[in-house]
This record gives sequence, structure tokens and C-alpha cells, in this order.
Amino acid sequence: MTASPPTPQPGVAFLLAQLGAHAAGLFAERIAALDLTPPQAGLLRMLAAAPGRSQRELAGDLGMPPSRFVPFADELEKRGLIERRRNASDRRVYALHLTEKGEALLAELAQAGMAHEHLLCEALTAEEHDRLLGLLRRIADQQGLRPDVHPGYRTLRPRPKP
Amino acid sequence: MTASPPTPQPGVAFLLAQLGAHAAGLFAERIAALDLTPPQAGLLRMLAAAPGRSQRELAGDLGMPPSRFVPFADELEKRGLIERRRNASDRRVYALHLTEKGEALLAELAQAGMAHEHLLCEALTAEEHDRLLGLLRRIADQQGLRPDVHPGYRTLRPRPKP
DNA sequence: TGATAATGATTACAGATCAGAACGATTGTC
DNA sequence: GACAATCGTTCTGATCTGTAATCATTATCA
Repeated sequence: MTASPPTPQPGVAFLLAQLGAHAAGLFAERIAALDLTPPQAGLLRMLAAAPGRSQRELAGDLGMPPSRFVPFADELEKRGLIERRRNASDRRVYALHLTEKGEALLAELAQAGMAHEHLLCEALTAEEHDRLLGLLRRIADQQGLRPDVHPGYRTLRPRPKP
Repeated sequence: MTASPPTPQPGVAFLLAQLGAHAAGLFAERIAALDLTPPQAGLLRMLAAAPGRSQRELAGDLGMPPSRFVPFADELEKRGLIERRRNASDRRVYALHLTEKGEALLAELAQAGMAHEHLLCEALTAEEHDRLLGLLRRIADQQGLRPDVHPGYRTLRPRPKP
């Protein structure tokens, strides 16, 4: 009889999920040195890309309920990385901005991102890296994923120290 | 002056994390129709690939503490998908196996996986798909990722219903 | 104008989830 | 034959989570 393997071969979808979680984990470890979690880094990036948005909008993009966004932003504000500015025309909303200190940290974050990218793609030549980048972008586009936001930002917890 | 974008361009690492979370989310939605969560599906696959292992080993591969594995396996056993068999030579350990019902469900799971793969890679031609598969496998190998296990299995929670 | 509904930020709260310690049963060591 | 180690399990305190209520402000519209 022939032994048919029930797990034939991991496909693209499985490898994406596996590698994605792996990459996210490594990145989380790395930026822990900057005292940042992935969702925090995500917010900083979002504020750099589009400053002055309301908390509700940002919470929506991050995929978390507004109630949980409050203490989340509180800590970043307490550390002087972001700023809540009252809107004169509509005094209900806060417009969130990056402080200078926040921008400085974002620069460090960019460096960390480069090092992370380099280490993760160690197995690939430069042109393979570019080819992979193109293929992934095509999928991301077609799947309707917006740049700068990803679903992994929903949770705060990922902070394991093995 | 030149406006330098603080988020230059998402790299491979970011796209992997983003697409990985996206793919995992879609898959979770899909197998919810079979009343399965990703970690449950993962265990079924692991048992098919290597039957008879102990709970501690499996918990380790899944990335969860043994204490949490117990109720996790309990439900699958209650549903008649897996079986705990006592080891005669060492009566401390349980050897976990798939039941027939479990194998049947695994077949449905494989079908779901195929459909998932197809929908996710809709943007790619067949040869692009293969090229991508090759590149991802190279990275996974070099990063020391074992087939059939991924870090996203650590948590049970992901069951949001938007 | 003025009452009512809608919106943003926040707080309150009740329930789920988590990891590690503690526990009995069994086995290896010497 | 005592003692340490291992496996499965239960217990427990702390953390995290989403929903609903609250307060201030703004829009709607008769």
C-alpha cells in the first residue's frame, strides 16, 4: 500500500502564515530593546504617515476598540512620544501627533527595520529579494491590504521572553 | 525641500507579517465552518504526520504550556476527533492519535486549505506561484522553521466575528 | 431657538485567557 | 528501597478583552 501523506506539502498560504508569525516575533524581540511593542511601533509609523487623525480612526485602523486605544495612547503620551492636540473647530476630537522625541525614536525604528529585513532575507540574493518583494506586493494589492496597517496590531500581549 | 517619507516602502519583512496575519485570518474564518480554530487544525495535522506523541511534546511544538494543552485536547477528544491511549510500558504518558472521524475531518480540512491557497494567490500565474513557493521555502529553511508548526498556534483566542 | 439625536473620548465592569506553581501518579537512579 | 525526575492535571492570581454606560460636544431640524 502507498502511504499518502495527509499533509502533502506546505503551500504558499501556510508558509506565509508561518513566516509572517516568525518575522513578527523576531521584530517584536528586536524592538523590545527600544521599549516598544509592534502595535506601538505601528502607531508611530501611522502618525508619521498621516498626522492629526482622531483616536477613533486610528483605533479602527489598528483593529482595536476605542476603549482599549485610550490606555494604549496614554502610555505613549506619558513617555513623550506622541501628543494629543485639541481641535479648535471640534473640541470633541483629539488630533494625534508625533513629538520630536517620537520622530527620533521612529528613526531608530527604521534602522531596526532595515537590520531585521536583512537578517530575515539572508538566504536570498539581492535580485531574488526584489523578485520576492514584487510577488508579495502583487498579492497584497489584490487582497486589498493597505500599506502600513496589518491585522497583527489588534493585540497587545505578544511579549514572551523565552 | 524634499519630503522624505518616514515609512519609505514596506519591505519583505513587513509584507510577510502583514500577509501572514491576513492569510491566517482568512483561514480561521474558513475553517470556522468546520468548527475548528487554527490551533486545533494544527494539532490534527501534527497527529496525522506523527501519531502517538505525548501531550508534552505536542504542547511544546504548539508553543503552549502543558497546563493549557489539557483543556485544549479535552474538547477535541470530547468531539471524538482524537484519542488518548495509555502507553503500556510507561503509564504516565498518553499517546495521542487521530480517530477515524478525525481523519475524515482532516480530509475536509485539506480541501479547505486548497481553496484557501487558490483564493489567496489569485493574483499570480501558476509559474509565479511556484517561484514564490520556492523563495518562501528557502527563507523558511534558512530560518530554521520546521514544517507543520508555526508560532501562531500559541494562542487560542483568535475568534473575532466582525 | 431649543430639544433631540449622534459622535468622540473615557470609564466601569464582567468575563475570558494566560502562565506558573502545586499536586498525585508513575518511573528512573543508585 | 529511598529520592529525584517526569507526565498529566488542577489551582490560582494576574492580565487582557469587548460591551455597555457616561460625559462633553456638535449636528439636526422643527
